[in-house]
Amino acid sequence: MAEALGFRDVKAGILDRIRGGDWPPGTRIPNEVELAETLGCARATVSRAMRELADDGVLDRRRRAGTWVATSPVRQARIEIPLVRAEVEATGARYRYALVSRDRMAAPNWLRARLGLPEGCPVLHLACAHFADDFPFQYEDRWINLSAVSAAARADFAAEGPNEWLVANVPLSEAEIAFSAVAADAEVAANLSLAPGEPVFLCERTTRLDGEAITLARLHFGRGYRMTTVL
Amino acid sequence: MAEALGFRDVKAGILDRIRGGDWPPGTRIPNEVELAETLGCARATVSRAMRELADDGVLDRRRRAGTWVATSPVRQARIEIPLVRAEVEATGARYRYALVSRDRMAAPNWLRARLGLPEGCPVLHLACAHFADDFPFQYEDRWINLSAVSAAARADFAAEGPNEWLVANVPLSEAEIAFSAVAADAEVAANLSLAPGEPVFLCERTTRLDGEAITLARLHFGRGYRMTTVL
DNA sequence: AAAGTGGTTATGTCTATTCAAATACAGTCC
DNA sequence: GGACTGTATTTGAATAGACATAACCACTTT
Repeated sequence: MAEALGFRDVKAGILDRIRGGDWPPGTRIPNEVELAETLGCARATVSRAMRELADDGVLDRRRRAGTWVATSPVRQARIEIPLVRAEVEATGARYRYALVSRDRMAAPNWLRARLGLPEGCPVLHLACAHFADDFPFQYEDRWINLSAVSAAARADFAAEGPNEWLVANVPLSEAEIAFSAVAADAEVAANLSLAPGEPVFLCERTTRLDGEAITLARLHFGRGYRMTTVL
Repeated sequence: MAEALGFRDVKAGILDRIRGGDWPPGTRIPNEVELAETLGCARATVSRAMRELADDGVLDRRRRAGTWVATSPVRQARIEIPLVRAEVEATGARYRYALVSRDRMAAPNWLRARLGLPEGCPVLHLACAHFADDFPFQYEDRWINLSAVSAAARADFAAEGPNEWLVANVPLSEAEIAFSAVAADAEVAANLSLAPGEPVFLCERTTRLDGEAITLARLHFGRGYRMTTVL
């Protein structure tokens, strides 16, 4: 009969019944044991399928209570945040990187407040341009905390972007990401070939290691950029 | 010694060794059996820990080959996309909804092309305003394919936003989401109390059921909106 | 040398069993 | 009636064992 029913099949079966209208949002669906029996597989298989669907926000589960089809799909989208190089090359364009400026300084107050740095903390400020077939693709405003990553002071970032350098030289860490729309200031406009005031898609990423700020990246994307995902 | 080592502990242990620099990016890490032995737990526990870390983009796994610390870590972020009401109320503000306009028409060409609709396809066009404490929070430009969701023609959307109605009345479906920054046109500016041309954070969501387009939502967010996530 | 073959190995998955944790519900006590 | 408590139920998680699958590798064949 049912040969080797895998957790993917179980997931698909549950989704089919939801999509088909058998189990509208809010429905309480059969428990793990029942489903396992009707489908002819082990409870662990159903459990994994249900757990993953709950992770995706499709199901709501509560112990002792049961499992329901989620009513408010507080759905999570997974967005991929590739390295700029990979993102550009994925479109078939040629990637080019250029260092615009590189300055060592004491952290300005807004940066200290934002990253929680002590007064006079040495930082490296980089401005980088990323091109796709010589069209400006991204303008990167990068700040690196030198008291946390002193090795960065000895890197010149002429050939390699700071992101690639950091990924290769600093161990994995926590990050906070924010997306917003801002108006291009003079500097951003000049580097992205925009008129000042044009809307710019901005990705700000703060990276920490054990709570200590490593770097702040402000990635300004060129005109017409869309960040897309499916779910 | 190590009593009841759970998959969370294993995950934390692996992350610690990565963060601590023991296993820099690119390192091949011990296989499941070895790790299970050294940690004193079952292979399935290590397996789940490693699988979840691979899902998060922290590890790369290949059958027969082994498991490596990912060289480009911050690969994917999960962003939550709640209903507007929940998003507003989470900030402590009072949520208010208002229907700005509601028109039934044949789908315009740009919409037909975008959603793959036949000529003359009936659609419902809604413009909705969402407020947080009477400040404009989001302006929603919504198109609903009436040949797929005919019941929508009988809903007036005066008290309830189309998103909430759709979530409750149309079964789960696939969605495509795109984020971008655009300049406010006259209509958007008026509804968000902005000056025309100001940058607006735009979320466009296309929803399909078995390939048939259900709805297109263009969600324009008010000034200063930031979509944030941690990972 | 090129192409195919089979074995080895690491991950992927399923089963069966057991225990743990959370909690809705009923029943008890004041 | 209202607060507390115990128990049954359901999910959560760990274990051991088995088999499946993909891929690398050495070896054989052509």
